[in-house]
Amino acid sequence: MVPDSARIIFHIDVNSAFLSWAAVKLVREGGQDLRLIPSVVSGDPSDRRSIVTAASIPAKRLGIKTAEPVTMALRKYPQLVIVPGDWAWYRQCSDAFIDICRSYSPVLQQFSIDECFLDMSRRCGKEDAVETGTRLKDEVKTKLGFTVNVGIGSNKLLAKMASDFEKPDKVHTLWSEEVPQKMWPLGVRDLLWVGKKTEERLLASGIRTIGELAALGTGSLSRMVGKKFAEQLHENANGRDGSPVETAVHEAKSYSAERTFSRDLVSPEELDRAFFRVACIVAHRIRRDGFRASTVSIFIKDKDFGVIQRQSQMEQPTDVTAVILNEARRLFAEIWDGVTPLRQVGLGVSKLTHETYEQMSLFENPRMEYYRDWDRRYDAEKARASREKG
DNA sequence: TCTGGGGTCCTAGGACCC
DNA sequence: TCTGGGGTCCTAGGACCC
Repeated sequence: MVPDSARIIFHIDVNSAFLSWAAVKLVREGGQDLRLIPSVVSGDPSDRRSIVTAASIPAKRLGIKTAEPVTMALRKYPQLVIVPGDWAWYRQCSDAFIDICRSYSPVLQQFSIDECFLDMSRRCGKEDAVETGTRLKDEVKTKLGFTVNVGIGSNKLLAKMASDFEKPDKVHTLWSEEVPQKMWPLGVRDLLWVGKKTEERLLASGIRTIGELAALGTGSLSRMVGKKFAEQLHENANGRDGSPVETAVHEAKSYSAERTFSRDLVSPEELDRAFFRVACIVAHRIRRDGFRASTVSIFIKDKDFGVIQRQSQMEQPTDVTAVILNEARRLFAEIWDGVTPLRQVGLGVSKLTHETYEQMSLFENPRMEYYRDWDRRYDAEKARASREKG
């Protein structure tokens, strides 16, 4: 393994991605710049269950946070400008952004729609890393009209931590030797992989900063969070991360879809319709990507966010909507008491294969050909709709 | 105020086999 | 009556990420 001292990793992160991308489009059309005013991207604000997907910096200054209910954001600032999401446009912005990043190094790992890692070890030196990062950031801004943060570090963890420092439109370094000064004073929650629950456990033991976490032996940490996670946290808190920038695009391991209702549902017909819809979506997506799935799982969520899930293995992998739906219905009957109102249901598939081989079954459902034909028509309709849109 | 949607990985217990 | 150890697979649930 290449030692951290010899690696130069960039992490590039689009500032308030969805909000910035929506702003770029609006500005091009002659509208106002959403980034300069309190604004958010969110679902329908009249639906009490809609949440904020992305918030502008002026909105964040008013205390509006990503993932909070939009009704709550409106209470904080009634003049808040709200725009809906536009996935096709986000996809275009993301692709253009990734293309520019890739021109700086082919060793690129896309981490999400708005983030990537670059291994720059053979592309620049430590002395000109900031200059190179600044060039990249400015090129994105000039050509695409939105800003990014570039984090530069000795490994992926440090690069990612660095890109999260002051925003927007900034380049920061976090080299191994800067860890005590720049990372250890931060609160534990700022460390990657430390979420709400882990933070609570650490605080309960008096561990407040990443530095205190780094100094903790793995023995006592294991008792709090489990052995494997403890080892990782210990390494990360000390600024170590040996993971490489993975260029291979790995295939999905599962697909899922879920629906939250605008009011809790008890009607079996309405719930069945919801399962039908999510089954159509999931099955269509695996067919589109050439998969068949062996495992079907469903979950239901009640008003208190209590979740019950069930999964089951099918005898043969399938991509037929009706087969997946049938399995989901069977599982649903096992876990729902028929009276508890549900706020959300979901359906997922996993154990995916590209196998086309199909075992001939003597008991093959005679309606199977009809089901497949139904799916073909569904897919054709989807394809037509997406062509019209794009 | 009242909490979306889509993923990944880990853990712990039970079943089952040798 | 009390009772092994290891391995694998499966399931439900939990935690994290964007």
